[in-house]
Amino acid sequence: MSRYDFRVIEPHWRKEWEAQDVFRADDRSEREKYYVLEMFPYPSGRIHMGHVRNYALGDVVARYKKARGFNVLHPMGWDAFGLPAENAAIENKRPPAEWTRENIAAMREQLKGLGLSIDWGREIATCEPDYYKHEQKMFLDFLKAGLAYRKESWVNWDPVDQTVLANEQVIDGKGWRTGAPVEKRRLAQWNLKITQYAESLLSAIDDLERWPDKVRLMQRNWIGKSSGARIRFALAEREETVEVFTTRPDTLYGMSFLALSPNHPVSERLAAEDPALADFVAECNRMGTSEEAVERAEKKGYRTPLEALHPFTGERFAVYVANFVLMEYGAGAVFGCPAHDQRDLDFARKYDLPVLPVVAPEDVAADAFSVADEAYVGPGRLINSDFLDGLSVEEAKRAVIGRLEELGAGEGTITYRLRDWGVSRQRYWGCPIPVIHCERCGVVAVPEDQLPVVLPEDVSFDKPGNPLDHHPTWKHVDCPDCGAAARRETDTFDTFFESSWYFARYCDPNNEAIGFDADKAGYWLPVDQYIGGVEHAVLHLLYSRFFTRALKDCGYLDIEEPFAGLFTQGMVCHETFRDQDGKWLFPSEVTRTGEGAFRASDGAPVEIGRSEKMSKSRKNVVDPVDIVETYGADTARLFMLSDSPPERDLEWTEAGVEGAWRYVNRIWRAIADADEGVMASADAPRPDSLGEAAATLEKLAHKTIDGVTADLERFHFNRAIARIRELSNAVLELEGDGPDAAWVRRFGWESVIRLLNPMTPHLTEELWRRLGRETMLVALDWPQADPALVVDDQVTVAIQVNGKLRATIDLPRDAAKEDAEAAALATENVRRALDGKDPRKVIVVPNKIVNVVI
RNA sequence: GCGGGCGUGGCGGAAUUGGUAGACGCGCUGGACUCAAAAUCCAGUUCUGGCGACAGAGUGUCGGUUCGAGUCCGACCGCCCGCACCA
Repeated sequence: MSRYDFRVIEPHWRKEWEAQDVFRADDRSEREKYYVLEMFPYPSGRIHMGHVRNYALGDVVARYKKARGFNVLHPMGWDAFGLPAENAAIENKRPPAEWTRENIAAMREQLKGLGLSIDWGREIATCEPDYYKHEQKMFLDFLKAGLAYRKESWVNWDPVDQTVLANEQVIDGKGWRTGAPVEKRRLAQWNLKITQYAESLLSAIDDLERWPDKVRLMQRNWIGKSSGARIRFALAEREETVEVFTTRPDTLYGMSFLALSPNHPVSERLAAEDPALADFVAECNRMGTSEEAVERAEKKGYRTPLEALHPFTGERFAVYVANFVLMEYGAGAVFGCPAHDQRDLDFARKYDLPVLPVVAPEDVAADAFSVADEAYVGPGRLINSDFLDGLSVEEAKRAVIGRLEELGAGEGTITYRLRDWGVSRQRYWGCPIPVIHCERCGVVAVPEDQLPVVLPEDVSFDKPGNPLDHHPTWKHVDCPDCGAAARRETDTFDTFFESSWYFARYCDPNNEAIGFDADKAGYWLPVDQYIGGVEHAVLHLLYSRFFTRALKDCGYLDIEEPFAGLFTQGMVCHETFRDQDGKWLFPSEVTRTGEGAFRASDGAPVEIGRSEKMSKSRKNVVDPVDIVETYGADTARLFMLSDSPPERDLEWTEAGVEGAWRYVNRIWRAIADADEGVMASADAPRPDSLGEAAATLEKLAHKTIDGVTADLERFHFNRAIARIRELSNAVLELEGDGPDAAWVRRFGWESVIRLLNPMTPHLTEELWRRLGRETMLVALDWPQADPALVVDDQVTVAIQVNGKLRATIDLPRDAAKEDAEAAALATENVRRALDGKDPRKVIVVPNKIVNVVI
């Protein structure tokens, strides 16, 4: 009894594929193009199970599409800039570039060991000047187009990574990588004008039909469109106005105060002359932005000497600086209408401000309506509101906006939650921002003929902070305009900058002159199927959509959406283990028996915790390299794809891998060890007639081809594998060694092999060869089901009495309703239930069911 | 608080448009082979009752629509995810 010897077979076929360059994507082809892309990895040095899942999924798509005749582009590269390299440099005294390049080499080998159908000729690494020089050019073009600008503003500061974070990189008030509470700092930063595309990014979501609804919704919410009004309030005894944004202009007569953000220019100016206010502002800026901090924080205000005038009545209202007003949203100031906004109500109660209801529910009399502890936010009719009285909320909004516009005191407007993308990072291991600061000329773009601005590799991490700042020579340059001594920008780009256009670089990866040729990008883009984790829903996936639009406006591209199809895979999880002291244990340190789990080294009992996403901190990780060495790549791939639907979390279990391994060997033995004569020869023609069992199996094979094809199209890989297993079980159960059995046995196995090829490419390639086939499977077209053999001419029909199953009968396909009814009424169980009476009604669903209603 | 998703055997999960619930696999039980074990093979495995044929119950809970509901509708319970002082 032989075993699938993956140690020999898998490297052999990888070498064959490489020798024949079968995965090279052709920039010019008669065939229709298909671009499959998985999110590229950060080169940490070792692949993890999440990578294996991601790339196994993508590889199934790529191999399947190739077999379907598409000209497939399936590239791989490295998202190579980022902080882990700097941290490693500090810990191990290794230059980040060296560390990163070694990691890339190691991970490339590990990935290659999975047998992925990658066109390695297109490999890219974002940390190399031949990659990032093009994005420096793009940045200069953005600058010219007004899509990039420098601005001093309050930013999110990660105290651990010592850098600024974009809004999207702050999760629950904490840094997305470090988990450290984010602080506020005021810094001059480069920003990209993503807000210019807010409407386009929002409305185009409707057309992203092959994206998960969940991601589309997350992006919609993130962009956060709201319509309302801008209102300018004049200040009493001042030649000045304060602008606010509101979604409820209808409640303007219910106003009782005006509140400014602590960072509002007016607040800052007042604070400059009022130490108490300055203290209040400072306190607000210290406040955390995490959920708990926000929840706990009391609504606090500081009464200023200013008074705001109501635009319609001229009435005077107190102006506060309030800790709950965000400078970043709307106009950085609000008018408070306590009766119809809970937060305003809390504030008004605290500072004893008037609460005047101006909207009453339809069924409540205007004079009987009041607001106590709960603001009324429902629909209704306007009251206490002069010319608005009696109008509905929507009518009143329109009326107020109309009046504001007449008076020149405001207008209807739309506001987005989305903020511009701050791309400056105070870190070394990133793409240098190609600008120079000159005392005399200000900010000067590096002339294009001086690109790339190369990141120096001879840097020291001895001092804290950014090594580019400490480098002896790098930052000192002459101003390109006036020639005076000047200083390079030492901030680098956010690493999401690199990943915002890498999918385009793959279309033309070796172009030295430009980032990519427009024709080549025009041919390959958009990506037909993109695959990755959902964690990038509003990060990378939003930035890339923006970048594509910006590149289009700068003449690089002719499309707006980079990813036509998106699939978000689930996480790879594993049980967690802890010893008696509560310390985490690796799965490899634990032995499981029927009784429970024990530490392998000393047999001490181990507590089994719930299954969670594999993470180093909980040690619930299984190294894919170990799995590949023990079971081979195909077994690992098969298990990844077998049980769980790809969009759901997958529970990695040793038993599951064993199951996949058993299956691999079962088909291995059935084919590689098949006795002489049991299997027809490769060129044996189909016998003119097949016995009943052989004919049934032949049909099952065609049905399986049909079903698996449909499953692969819909990402139902687990179902596809279940179908293939059903077919292989049926082939194994086929008895007899006559010519028809021998022929159909071969046909069955060949079908299994061809359908399984995208999942287990090495195994099937070898078995195909052993079945006497000369052409490599990778070069073979996808099998076709014969439509005539997909349908049965006998069908099993369920017989129900009052909706309950009582029998099943076999009938010819598409039998007449009368015949089906007669056959049903003739069955023993139906006759017994009827007891001589006539049924009230009989429902016949052709080929499916007969329901006898008594 | 707002928005979204999901609840099916001991477990992962199947189940076009409402039409035989539990495919496929894991685990478990029994058996064969073996001195023994592993591997492999065979049989069984939703629950309850019965030797059995069979009968009853069953897709989170309660109710509804329907000849027929895992699937549709309403209310509730539980879990998961996203956003969150957004004016």
